[in-house]
Amino acid sequence: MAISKKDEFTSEEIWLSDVAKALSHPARIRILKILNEMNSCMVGSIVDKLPLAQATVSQHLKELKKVGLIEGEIDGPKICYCLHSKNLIKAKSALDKLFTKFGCC
Amino acid sequence: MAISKKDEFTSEEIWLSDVAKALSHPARIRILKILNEMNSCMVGSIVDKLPLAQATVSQHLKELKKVGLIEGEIDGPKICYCLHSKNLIKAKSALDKLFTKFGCC
DNA sequence: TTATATTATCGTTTATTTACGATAACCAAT
DNA sequence: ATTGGTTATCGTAAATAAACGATAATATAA
Repeated sequence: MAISKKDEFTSEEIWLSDVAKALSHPARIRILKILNEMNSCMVGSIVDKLPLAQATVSQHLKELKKVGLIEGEIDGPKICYCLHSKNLIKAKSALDKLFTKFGCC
Repeated sequence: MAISKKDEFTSEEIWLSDVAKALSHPARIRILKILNEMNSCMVGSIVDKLPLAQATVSQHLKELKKVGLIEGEIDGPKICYCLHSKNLIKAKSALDKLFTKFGCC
């Protein structure tokens, strides 16, 4: 993309855009919903519920984890992914704050 | 990206992910803030406030317009961009609805 | 109608994203 | 130690995104 100009913006703007990027694929939105609805949250179950290969799902999970919207803890040979409540609240607040700036919302 | 699997998801999920994608660059978040603060909203003024070339800003505006977060109306030789309140409300609601699903928010 | 100002689009380059198969790494049993 | 189940990573291909200069398109003013 040529040279990125991202560092010309505030860290708040960058963080918010990173959160938005994490939400910018329907599979990742679906994954968040799945994690919310399931008690069991191992990767295999998520893969079964998505029309994507295991490697692809793993990549999506990695991106959600990167911005902190989910976390994974080791559970024997499996890995249990869950929503990261604290960061979800933080993200929601930041989005609220942005939209509230706009008179309309 | 190989063949896209986006159409395997609901239209709600796709729309939400499109809105998120529109917000997934700090320049576009900044543009929304600028449009909210300025009464005059011609492209030139926006370009002056960003560390990006005119062509690049025009591209970002196009993407924001594509998902309906802003709209542009012709004003003589200029074009006046403004926030699209109705769609911003819709976007905020959809995001709220998503986060509210999660017990934490 | 010719110039001036404003914005969009074109063409191009580089980077990132999406998607997958194949393989590696990991852990718990046997 | 070896096997079996689980997940991450590697390598790769194709698509999209980001950025810009140059140019086209548009509309007003002269």
